[in-house]
Amino acid sequence: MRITKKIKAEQVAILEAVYSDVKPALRFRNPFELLIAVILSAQCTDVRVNITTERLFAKAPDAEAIIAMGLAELEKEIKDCGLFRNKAKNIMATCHILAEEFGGQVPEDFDTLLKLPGVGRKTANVVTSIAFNRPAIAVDTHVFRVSNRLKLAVGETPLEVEEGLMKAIPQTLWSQAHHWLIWHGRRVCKARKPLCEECPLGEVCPSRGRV
DNA sequence: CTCCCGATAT
DNA sequence: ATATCAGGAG
Repeated sequence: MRITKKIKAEQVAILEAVYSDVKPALRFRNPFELLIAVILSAQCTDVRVNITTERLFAKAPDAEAIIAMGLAELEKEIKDCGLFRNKAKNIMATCHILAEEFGGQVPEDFDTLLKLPGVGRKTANVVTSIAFNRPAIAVDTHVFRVSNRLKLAVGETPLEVEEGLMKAIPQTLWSQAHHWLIWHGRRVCKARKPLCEECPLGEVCPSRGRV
């Protein structure tokens, strides 16, 4: 199958129709909680992150409280999420920067977010898009895999896919499209055993049956 | 490129 | 038993 702009537009239309009601899987009450939840979500399921953050934020709901808790205690709190030494160190360093440079608040500027320890392009895009409601497409493992399989956006790096998606999708839909692709990736276009037979995008997917 | 890493799905 | 999970840093 040759992927034309018309087919990409059809893929976007189907995704929008099927996944119009999806919302973020990570639970959070403010930009700070979202930032910490996304840092924790690396190589970890959203279900496990939600269990962890509910306990963590009950004890330490902001940057000052996490600093007061100390690194050893923070490591215990987030251990179940994996990569816990790196994540704890990064979260602690980020909390210090937030407390000392931004009055405990999460900065809205994208490049400022990127400089925070443990915050890469994907996390910065999630915060930009979801917490601050500005157009951005965060490319995580699901978005990367689904975009490449559909050839909606092809690339060997998340940045290449992000740029391709921004061309293929109207800016007003960027933030939603991120969620469409994630949900599609989890429920249907799964990494291990994709459900091509029951995929609503089967007719417009060049990878159908050969993954 | 490698390392970090426990929990979960298959 | 192994692949994968809302990645990022060195």
